[in-house]
Amino acid sequence: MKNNNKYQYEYPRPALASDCVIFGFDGGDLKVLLTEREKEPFKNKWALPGGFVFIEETTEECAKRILHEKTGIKNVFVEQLFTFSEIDRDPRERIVSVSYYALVNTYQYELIAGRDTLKTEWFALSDLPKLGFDHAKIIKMALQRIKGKVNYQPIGFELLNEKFTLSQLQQLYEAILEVQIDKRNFRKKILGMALLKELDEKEKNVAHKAARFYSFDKKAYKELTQKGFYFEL
Amino acid sequence: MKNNNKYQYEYPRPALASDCVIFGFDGGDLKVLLTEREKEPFKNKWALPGGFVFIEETTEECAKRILHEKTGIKNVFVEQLFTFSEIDRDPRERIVSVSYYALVNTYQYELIAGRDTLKTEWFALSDLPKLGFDHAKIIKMALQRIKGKVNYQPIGFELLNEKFTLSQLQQLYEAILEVQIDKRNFRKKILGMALLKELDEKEKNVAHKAARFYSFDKKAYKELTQKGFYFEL
DNA sequence: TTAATTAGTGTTAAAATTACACTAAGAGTG
DNA sequence: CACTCTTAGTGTAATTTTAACACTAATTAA
Repeated sequence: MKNNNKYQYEYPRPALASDCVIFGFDGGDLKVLLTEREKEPFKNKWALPGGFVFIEETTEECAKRILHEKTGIKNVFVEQLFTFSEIDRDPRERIVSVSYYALVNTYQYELIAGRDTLKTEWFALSDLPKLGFDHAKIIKMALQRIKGKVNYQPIGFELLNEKFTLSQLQQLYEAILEVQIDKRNFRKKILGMALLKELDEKEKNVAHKAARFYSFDKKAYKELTQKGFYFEL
Repeated sequence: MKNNNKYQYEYPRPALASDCVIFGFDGGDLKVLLTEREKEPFKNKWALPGGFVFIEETTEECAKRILHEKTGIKNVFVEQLFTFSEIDRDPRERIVSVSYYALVNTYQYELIAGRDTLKTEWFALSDLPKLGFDHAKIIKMALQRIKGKVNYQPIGFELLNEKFTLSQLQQLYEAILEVQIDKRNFRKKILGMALLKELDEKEKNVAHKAARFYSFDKKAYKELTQKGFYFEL
């Protein structure tokens, strides 16, 4: 490595990487996106999509790039989760990982097995394979994070289709929070926030009363937020 | 840098550093600990205590070490805040900083101006000097974080003396949250959680009714937490 | 002795949360 | 076509939580 900068510090540097915890929802379980590794270490083992940070990209840009390269998913809004820096977290050498998470709709993306990747698949959180590195720990923390966040931010809408029924939204909240929610109270609360647009459309071909579709009203949310409104479930 | 590991990746690496946002409380304002830099860049300017991560320490260990080396403060529990990785955040070269924050009692520590440091001082948040790097942004985020956290974790007790009065605790919450709180409702709520030990001791030499001292009951908190209790202000 | 200052204490009204059960609509079946 | 199955959709009352509010007690200083 070049060292011609008079300020540059002299110590050996940890390598820097980013890992992505991508949550998806398919109506039932909450899922997480994993890739089967093509190379050592942990060759043929499942792991989070992740890779090294280039010198001219931010860690967030890196996370998005890697996600795209390895799984085909792009244009997702990721948020920083945590930076993991335990000395031995990677068997090769010292690697510090800045992790990110995102919530997406499983149906909206076509998965590919990209660079250094044998397979890319959704796994239910209740049925994860054994993971390489400290990735089980990272997923655990990401899950904790969204469980907390869901209460005071309207996340979760990203995991559904543009149009969704209130029951689907409730199922999502139940999946994330791992609790049962009362249908009437839930609807009262959500509709009371005036963040949903009621659409004229209804479900079709369902063997029961068709549910009305709603969509998330981003504009209303923005306006309310500017007026000091706080989302709270 | 040595490169004899067959797995080691080939790209140039960002340097890795840690910065510390240390909040203190002296009964009035909420304060933050700053150091005046002895060296370029930002020589003679104020900045957060920070420095480079050694290859054999975690970023958290680094933060604690740097804090001790530069300010004399040690034995504080820091929590990770965020990792800043904008390309140009340091004028020297690409440096990624993992930032940490902590809450301490200003009276409990004697400040020194340690390595590469001309002065170490507490600054009221309402009266910060111009800061080097992106440190103003880091402080802003740290403040946001503790404002959120204070509502669901009994942090803040760290900023007071072991023994404190309920009025002092209230003032602290008012300083962090920047709101006025009703005295009776505050006392009702805090005492209702049974996390405070009522001591026999009272204030002395105050020109008004002497207030009772309380201390935080860590044991009770631990036990309650294990029973599923959630602190909530 | 008086003035100044902060500690300490309860009640009531309003708002938010919780618990709870029936009718409506659509598709499938015999 | 009537019956069954399934999920959508709806309101009320009891309970709990929150918010608003004012006086007496204790101590020092003047």
